[in-house]
Amino acid sequence: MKGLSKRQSHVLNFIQEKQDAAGITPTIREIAEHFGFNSPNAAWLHVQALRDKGCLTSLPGRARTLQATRLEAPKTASRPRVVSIPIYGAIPAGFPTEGAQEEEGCVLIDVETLGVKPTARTFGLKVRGDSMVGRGILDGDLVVIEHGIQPRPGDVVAALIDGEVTLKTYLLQRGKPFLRAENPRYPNLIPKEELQIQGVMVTLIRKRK
Amino acid sequence: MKGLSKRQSHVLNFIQEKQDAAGITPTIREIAEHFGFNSPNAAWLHVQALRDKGCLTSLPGRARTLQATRLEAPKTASRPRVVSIPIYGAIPAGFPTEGAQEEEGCVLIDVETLGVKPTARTFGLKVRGDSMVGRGILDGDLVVIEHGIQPRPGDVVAALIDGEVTLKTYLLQRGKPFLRAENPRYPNLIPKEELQIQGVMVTLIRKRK
DNA sequence: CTTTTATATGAACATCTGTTCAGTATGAAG
DNA sequence: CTTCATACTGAACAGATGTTCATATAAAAG
Repeated sequence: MKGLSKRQSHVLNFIQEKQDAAGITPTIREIAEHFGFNSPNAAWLHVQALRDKGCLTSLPGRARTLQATRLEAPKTASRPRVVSIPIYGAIPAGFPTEGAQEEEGCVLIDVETLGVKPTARTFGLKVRGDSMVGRGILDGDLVVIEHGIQPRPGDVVAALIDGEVTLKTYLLQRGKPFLRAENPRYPNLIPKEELQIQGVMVTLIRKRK
Repeated sequence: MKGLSKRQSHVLNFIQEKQDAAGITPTIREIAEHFGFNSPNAAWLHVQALRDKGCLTSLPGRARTLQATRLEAPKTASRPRVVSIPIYGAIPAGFPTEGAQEEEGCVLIDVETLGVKPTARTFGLKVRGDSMVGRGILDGDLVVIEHGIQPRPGDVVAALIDGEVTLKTYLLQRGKPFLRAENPRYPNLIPKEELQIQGVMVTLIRKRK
């Protein structure tokens, strides 16, 4: 897919657009018309170049059989490559509140993106508030919290402080655990003996609004 | 979709199968050949009947433009809840460079988190650079780019500018498309005629480092 | 300078393809 | 029996479509 000239990539893009939009591949002349060519041959040469470079396939002599070459192919999973994670209600990334957790459905996540072997206590949480914008965690994001692993300094953790859940950055200062909100408008929290790490954020998932 | 004779429903089924499998609709003669007709007219009559009954659409006189009219029957049972998205090499979120795209594996994503029906051109990209930190997109994040949808102002898009790929915020100013990098250290790009939206970010996935 | 490459024009050909016309056969409905 | 709808054959036309040939221009490479 390398060495495409500007025109060639534009032509390839146009073909793929049409294919995706209407499910109908354009003809050589439709390509020529779209780019303002006065000869179908101009479009044909580009198509031929794309075929030579392996970007396009077509049945010779047949109408509308251009197809952008698809890079395959998911390696068939021997193990279950996807796990179902339950989603609990929103937790505030700002000030901690009572964590009355109700299940709100579940999401399927690739274990590869999860990074860890999921346990029964892996769960997803909807983020509310903007206390973690400094770590690129926005309001509405879904974070996956894994319980069984040890937090490393710099990890984002869901911590239970005085019986309340909050999402912060985990740090160590002189060997003492230390939670920091990544937003100057929120106060830092330095828990003492009551600190209880509920889990470490292993994955973040954001949907288009 | 009532009053279809057995032959007609078979023909409609064949067309839909071909359309789904290869993305290429059969011609009248290919339909005739498949059913063993010795005349293309036999197939044409069935196609015409299906058109009259509203089951098919086509551009008159154009080759391979048959399209089965989609009636929304979301058979939740048979629909796959997870799709495999190919991951291409890193694209810079900072300055645009040549997009030499090599596949780097694939990831399974829940169609629910994807939010849109994935097409063949849905792909994942590893983000490099920090030009989008203002939108909570960090270096190393995986963004899923969907091609077939129209970008809304405020969307993050992968745009092809002068043949080069870059990740920016899509805006409109006086009706003109406008790309903005969410980092003051990077310049704004105001493309003119060369603007080519390659896709819209529909999902973001971040793994624990 | 010459050669090569990318790009485009213009004409032409062979075939593919949708479409139409005319005719045959079967079975159900009236 | 007649009528009508469904199903198919066979031939043919007109336009759509992939493809090729010859030619031209501009830019890059050597």
